[in-house]
Amino acid sequence: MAYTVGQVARAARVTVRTLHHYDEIGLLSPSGRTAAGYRRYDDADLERLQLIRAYRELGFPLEEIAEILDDPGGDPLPHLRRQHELLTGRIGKLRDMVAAIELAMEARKLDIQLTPEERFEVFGDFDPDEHAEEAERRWGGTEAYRQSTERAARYSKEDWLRNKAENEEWGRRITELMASGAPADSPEAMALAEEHRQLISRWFYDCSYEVHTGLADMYLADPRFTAYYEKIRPGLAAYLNEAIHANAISRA
Amino acid sequence: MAYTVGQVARAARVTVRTLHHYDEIGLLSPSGRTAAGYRRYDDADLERLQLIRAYRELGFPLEEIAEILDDPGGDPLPHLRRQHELLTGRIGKLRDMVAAIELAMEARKLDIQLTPEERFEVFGDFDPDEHAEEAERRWGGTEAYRQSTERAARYSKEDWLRNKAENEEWGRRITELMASGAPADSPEAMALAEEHRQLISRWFYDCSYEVHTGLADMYLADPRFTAYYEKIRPGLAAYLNEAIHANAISRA
DNA sequence: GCTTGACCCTCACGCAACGGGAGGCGGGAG
DNA sequence: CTCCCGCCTCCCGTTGCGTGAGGGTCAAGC
Repeated sequence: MAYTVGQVARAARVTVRTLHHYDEIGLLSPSGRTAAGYRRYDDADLERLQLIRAYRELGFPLEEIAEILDDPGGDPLPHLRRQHELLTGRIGKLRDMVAAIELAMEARKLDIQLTPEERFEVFGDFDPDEHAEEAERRWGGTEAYRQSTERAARYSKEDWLRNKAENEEWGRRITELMASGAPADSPEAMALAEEHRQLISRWFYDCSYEVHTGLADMYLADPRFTAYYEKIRPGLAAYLNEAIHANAISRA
Repeated sequence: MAYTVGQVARAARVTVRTLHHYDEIGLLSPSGRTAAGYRRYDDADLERLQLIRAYRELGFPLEEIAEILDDPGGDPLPHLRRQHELLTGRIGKLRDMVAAIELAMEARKLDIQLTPEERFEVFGDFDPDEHAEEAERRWGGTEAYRQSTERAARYSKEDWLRNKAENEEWGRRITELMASGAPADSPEAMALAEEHRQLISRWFYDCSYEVHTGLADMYLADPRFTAYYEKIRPGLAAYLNEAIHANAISRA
């Protein structure tokens, strides 16, 4: 069977202009033309259009759809995966926004001033994009990084807020301990180091003692991380570093 | 507090260009400029930007956002509430899309594994470790995959054969029905579509109506899958697709 | 005081994925 | 033979920015 543009358009619930467009870019060219130049679509064309609309509804750009469809017997899996990542990424962003909105509502009720960071993030005070890029460069392709992003994508705003709360609670306790003058290799400090390790394991990735000490060294080596801990309390980065090492040695 | 474009851009995770654009169209003009012409944003600007980004993420066109924000001139709380609702709704939609993609990936896996009869028979003798490794490499990381393998790991060869038998029984019945001339939106066809959904849910992963229609579309979209059904009976893929849609609509 | 390098500025063109109109043939029903 | 609807090909418009080009500004370090 052969169909005109208008018939195809009505059947597939798209406009004629859309079909013209698909023809122009070579995504879907009618199998033939009449003597007068009218486009003639056949059943195979209709089938292809079905595919196109299905992929489009999943959010694929036309160019990528063309790649998928024109690679006969080719594997659409990489494309599907890529799209999957894009979508989960977007979901993550939306969740951050929901959290930010909730925070804004809360602040409104309590008449609290929000810092710009609070306004746009639930997290601490580093730029998450910068952080993601940094993380990618440092740990990209590592198992821990994969785990971390995978889990992060699944967390709800409540999860994030709970995470933040746990983090802050831990921060308060180690600050107190340090202020009390307890040495970094005291049992109490080591216990808090251990808690820190488990916090990471629970929220982000399996954190072995070895990985943990590596992380501890980075807290001293990387000014950005150092600043994070130093801002909580001067000397905390070094204190935590020592406590983590002591803890790791004692468990070995 | 006053901020430069760059600072605002980093905080809100947008590009400087975007802020320039918002300024150009009058959606968000900085509250002031320095002597040198640098844009200066204050806290009120940031608040407005937060609302803008949230509405944008929801798919509102910028012009409409301007109308919404400039109209009441009052309390942002209703905005926040509204956005919260819309955002969570949008997250749901995106999750459906992700589910559909996971299904598409799953469909390929099932197609590859289950279509050839011998492979099905051999499945029980397969080295499970080797198989798991291979599958992990190809499909790792999706929820549907996780569920599917989790259940599959517990299935015995008898289970697989029973699955196969159920599948074939269902296939016989829908072939008969289709041969009888019953329309795809008849109660009988819808009942078989529903059975199909429950078959999937029982054997592989939770299959909601949304996910089911997504799967149905992939039956038409993916040639390999289409071939599977077309081999049972020509036209069955389209028939089943329609029946699944009809069934999903009637249950909504 | 001078040089860097990281910002900032304003044009201004480019992009996807079509929408919509102008101006002009084709074709089948009456 | 006429009508009007449907088809054709340009071709410009839209949205929400990306991405330079080309050039000023500002704080830091020498």
